[in-house]
Amino acid sequence: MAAGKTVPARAAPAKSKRPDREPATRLPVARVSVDVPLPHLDRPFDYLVAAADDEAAQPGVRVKVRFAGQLVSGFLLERAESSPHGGKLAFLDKVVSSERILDPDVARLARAVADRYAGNLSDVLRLAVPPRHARVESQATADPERPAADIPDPLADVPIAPTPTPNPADADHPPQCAPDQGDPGAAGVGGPAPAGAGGPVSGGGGADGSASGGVGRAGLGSGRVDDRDGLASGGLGQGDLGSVGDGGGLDAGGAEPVGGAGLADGHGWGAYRAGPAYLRALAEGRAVRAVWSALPGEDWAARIAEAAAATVRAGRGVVVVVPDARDLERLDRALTGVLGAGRHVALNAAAGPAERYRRFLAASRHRVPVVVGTRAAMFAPVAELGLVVIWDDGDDLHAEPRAPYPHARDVLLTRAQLTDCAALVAGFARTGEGQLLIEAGWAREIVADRATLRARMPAISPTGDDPQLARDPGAATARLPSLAWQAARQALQAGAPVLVQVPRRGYLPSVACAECRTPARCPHCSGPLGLAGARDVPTCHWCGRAAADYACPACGARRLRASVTGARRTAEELGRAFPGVPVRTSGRDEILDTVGGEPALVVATPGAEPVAAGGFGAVLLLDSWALLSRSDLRAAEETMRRWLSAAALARPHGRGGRVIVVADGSLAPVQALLRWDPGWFAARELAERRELGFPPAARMASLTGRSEAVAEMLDALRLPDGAEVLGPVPAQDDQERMLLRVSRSKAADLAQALHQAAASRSAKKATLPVRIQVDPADLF
DNA sequence: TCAATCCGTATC
DNA sequence: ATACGGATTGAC
Repeated sequence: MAAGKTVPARAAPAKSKRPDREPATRLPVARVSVDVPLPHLDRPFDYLVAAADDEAAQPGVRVKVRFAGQLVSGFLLERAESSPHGGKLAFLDKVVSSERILDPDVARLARAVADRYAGNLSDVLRLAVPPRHARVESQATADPERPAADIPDPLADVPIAPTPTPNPADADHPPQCAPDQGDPGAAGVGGPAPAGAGGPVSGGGGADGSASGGVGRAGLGSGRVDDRDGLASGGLGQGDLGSVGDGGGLDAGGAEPVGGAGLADGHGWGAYRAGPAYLRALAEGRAVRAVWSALPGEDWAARIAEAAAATVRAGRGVVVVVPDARDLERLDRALTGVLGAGRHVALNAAAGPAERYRRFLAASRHRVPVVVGTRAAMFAPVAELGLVVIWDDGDDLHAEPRAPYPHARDVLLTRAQLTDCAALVAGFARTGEGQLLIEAGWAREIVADRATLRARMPAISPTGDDPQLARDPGAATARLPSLAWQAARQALQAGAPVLVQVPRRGYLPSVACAECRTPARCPHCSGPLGLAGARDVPTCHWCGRAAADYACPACGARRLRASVTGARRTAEELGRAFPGVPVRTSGRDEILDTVGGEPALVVATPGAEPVAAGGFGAVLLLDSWALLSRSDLRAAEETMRRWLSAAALARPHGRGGRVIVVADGSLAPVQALLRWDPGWFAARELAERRELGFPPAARMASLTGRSEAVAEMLDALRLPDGAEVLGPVPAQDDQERMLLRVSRSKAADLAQALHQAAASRSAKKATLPVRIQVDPADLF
């Protein structure tokens, strides 16, 4: 009966829009990720492929489909013989372009990232694949790939450094302990929860093959490098590295020695224990993972370029992510130097949409083996990925501000995990996360020994216990601690530039006398006073001392008002202190990349410090207040990172380089700076966070929204055992913020529960938004 | 008994 | 969002 009705109903009226399309004979089903932001629709949907679309409808192409009556765009994830879907399948509306812009590995990565961050695949894909630019796409940039073999081996002539460090219990650490316990892990493709049967692109087994256009290697079909078990899974084993050594690397024979300083005498990677061995392992295409603490003065971009070149020589691809455009330019130059032109592309926001898409296409079409960029590049497709690198992983620019707020370090490590490739987490400082990778055995550290370090370090001293003021008769306005003043003067007299790191404007305003506007100065060190926190006790931004009974030295008034002392003001004052010396500033508005080697005062905010030709003669660190603003969990780590990054620009003390940090020498971060021991500091920091249950020792997530919405969300949330609920506390715009905390072993469970709760809310058409952030960038 | 309408739910 | 199915309602 019913059938009798439906059949004529379908056949009769002129409702059919398009004349009957025939499904493709082979693999007629297309599994599609549709671009809808609703969590309860975060799974692939199946469509029929019309015979006419058969050829174009390959995995990775953009498609348009009718979804709930609307025409929406999506990505074709895979082709299948049949669909588990009970009902009728609609046809793909059209294949937008035959460009396979979504790499199967990237699709897999995106799913894993979505799962980790309790987000939607479609949100991650929006971050991973830039908007299409049809004109660029049609311009066939037929730029043939050059062979990989013409890249010189920077290590060709280097004897392998002995690696005496004992090999701590090298028990096979399950890989998934590193980026995240319980994350996609060993099972490989599938991934938890809503990924659908067998993972979104699992069918593309053959897809691996597509990557090998010219850089393919035999016997690595599935991208695994398991031939040396201990290493692939256990990370960089010291003992193993030693043995890798001179045993005639694969193609090392054919490589030419690189010009200039040999590595054996403590230059380049040769300056680090395990450095040459790491590079050699990369050149052999092995999945070695390391956390690298760069030496002061290190030309980090050159080192990364060398690591990239070694990987490329093994016929494999590289992705490098740096915090900002300036770092990117530096790396870009270094890569051009090592690889030659046309072997890499730089992806950054600065380039317009067309240029950005052009470069992305170059990577996507495997025209280049190396992709570098700011965080958007973390998803860049490359053929046969062999190495991922992140520089300065503590920089908050690595945190993506769009949902689901993934962090570049975690994305890259997940990537290394999924494709079983090498990883390098690098910086002058070491984050708690980096330390955790080491302690968990997922990565090994690459550090220099103390002797090398001592030779490269500037002399570093604190002034916190030196309250004596500079009293230079010629510069009455100069108000620097005497040690800082002396160091600056000596450096200038010796003909060198001086770097002064000052607080970024707009963080904590300093204060001035409410009556006469005289800036309020610390009675001890003359640093700027600030009104941090709720208390009204003004506190010094430099030395941290509280000035409880402050009275204005000019007019005697006791009331203070907020004012802003930024880099410019400091620059003016310093200019007066050192007459005749040029003063330059580098900050948010105008950033200097480099300065010359002649005497000058360079006032810079953190992150904007230029590199000086020959290094700075002195570096003055005046922003120790950041330490004391207890607002953020990472305050100490961040301070350490800023100090090391600035201090790294000083000359070695053998050439007169000095660093003065205006802070109390007994504070742990100051101690770590004085000894240049980021590893010690990170271990201490991590231990403390373990004790307090802070990330990365535990996994946290935040829920932000109107209080009804947060309550509703919490109601729908089936938290894993042992989860803690903290808050809610008031947040901006009459919103509330609630924190959730679980052990690392429950991290994946928490993310899944959050996604599920969001799904049930969105299925019920809940309108009030709740922002879900796993590992929120800012805590407290 | 049928059509109009409402509501909930799936969206291929 | 929009479309559809099933339930509900109301008029014949």
